[in-house]
Amino acid sequence: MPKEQENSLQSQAYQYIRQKIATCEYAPNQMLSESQLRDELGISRTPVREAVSRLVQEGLLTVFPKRGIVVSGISIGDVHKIFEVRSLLEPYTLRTYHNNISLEEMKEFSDSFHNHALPCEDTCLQDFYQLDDAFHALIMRSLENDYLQELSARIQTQNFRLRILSGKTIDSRIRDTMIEHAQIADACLNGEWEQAATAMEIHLIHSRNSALSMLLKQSSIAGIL
Amino acid sequence: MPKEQENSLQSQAYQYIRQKIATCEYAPNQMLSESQLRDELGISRTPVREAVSRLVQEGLLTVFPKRGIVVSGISIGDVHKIFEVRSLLEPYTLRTYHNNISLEEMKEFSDSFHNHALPCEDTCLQDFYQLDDAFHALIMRSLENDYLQELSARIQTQNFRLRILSGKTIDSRIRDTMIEHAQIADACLNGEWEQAATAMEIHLIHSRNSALSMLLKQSSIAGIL
DNA sequence: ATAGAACATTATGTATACAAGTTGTACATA
DNA sequence: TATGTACAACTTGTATACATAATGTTCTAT
Repeated sequence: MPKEQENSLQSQAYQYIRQKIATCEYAPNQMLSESQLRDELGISRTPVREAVSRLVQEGLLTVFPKRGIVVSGISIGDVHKIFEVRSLLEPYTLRTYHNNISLEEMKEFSDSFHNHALPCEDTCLQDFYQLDDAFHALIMRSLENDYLQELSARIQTQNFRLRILSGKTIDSRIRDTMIEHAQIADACLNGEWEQAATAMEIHLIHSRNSALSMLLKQSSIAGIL
Repeated sequence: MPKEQENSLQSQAYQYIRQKIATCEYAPNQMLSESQLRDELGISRTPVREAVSRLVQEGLLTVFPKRGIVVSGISIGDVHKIFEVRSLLEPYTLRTYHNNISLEEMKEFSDSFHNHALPCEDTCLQDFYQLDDAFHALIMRSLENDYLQELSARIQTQNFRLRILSGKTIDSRIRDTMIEHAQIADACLNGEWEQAATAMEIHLIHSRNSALSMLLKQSSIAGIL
């Protein structure tokens, strides 16, 4: 029987670089080079190049021949694209694949959204982000179509980067997110899937607007983006 | 100013192999090897490996370490996945991006659908396929979102392969396709975009069912798929 | 001081050498 | 004959050497 191993150096390099990009440790528009990555990972150029090639295809890197490698930026237009895809996929998933969603897990999320206190400081803020991601991931995990699943994974990475670039979320948006998530989760628990999908659509519009305004404020401070 | 060249050996190899897969000259489940591709292309392993890596990511190839490379198959489940994505993207594109669609070109397609005679033999059948592809491509080209555009491109390749594997389309389905295309095109020309989108949804269901039955018949003849 | 050419540096693109695992075959052995 | 073992012939994974192009620097000439 065939087995596809994924502990190769190429795969390790891919995971490593991808993580650095996702967390913006490799910042948008930052220049990289194969030799730098090679030294950092302690391996040869070949697996590094293969990892870079994969990330280029995912849109996270761009290679300029003989010039270098640059981490893809996230612009206002990208925010629209990211949320357009989310708005297409996430309500669709609720409407079409809700039978695959674990109601037990959904119940736990519902409780968290109802009971969660306002985040205090950095640690709590990270908890909030993680809760947010896990909630949407729970829903998207029910998607059975590989093509859409893969697209969703790409978007989740971009969304992760976007949040880091946007800066600290304001408390009011956190509170609203909790409320909107609770509405979605409760609709799911009641089997009101169409209602859940509609609530998701509204939630994503609000999230997008919040991200846009935060990114605009951030970029006006930083000068350019 | 940065320029991304795409005339590299790696890119040529990618185009070449991808074409061979799309036309099923490299048949589904066929085994390949780097050395074979290297000889066939007359280049070294490195650009071949990079091309293969890209195609693995696109789902057209699978590499089994130390064992070889296999061309991805298309199963009944894949047909459902392909048409699920099409059913999600194409009506959405009509509803959302119709302002980007060239009505002049749409008019030409409409005329073709109304006037096109039934295909006679192989050459005419190829014309029909090309017309079909071009029509859907015209619509999908209006999509502005890179993520969705790329997904659509992947799906178009799979659809191309699927048609080859399915065997010769029966005349009645060709006639129906012409009619359904004409309805979509005319609705577009009348600015009835919601109607066009609905007609597209129906058309895709019919196309999927036709593809499924043809593939079933084909696979029952061929034994396995 | 400034402009331009030669050059050193560094980048990726490509080719090749070597490492390591898988598979099938031939052969020895019971 | 059947079976297991050693080995030869593949495969891809990884490292490295070389080719080529872009860039910044330095030195020279005006």
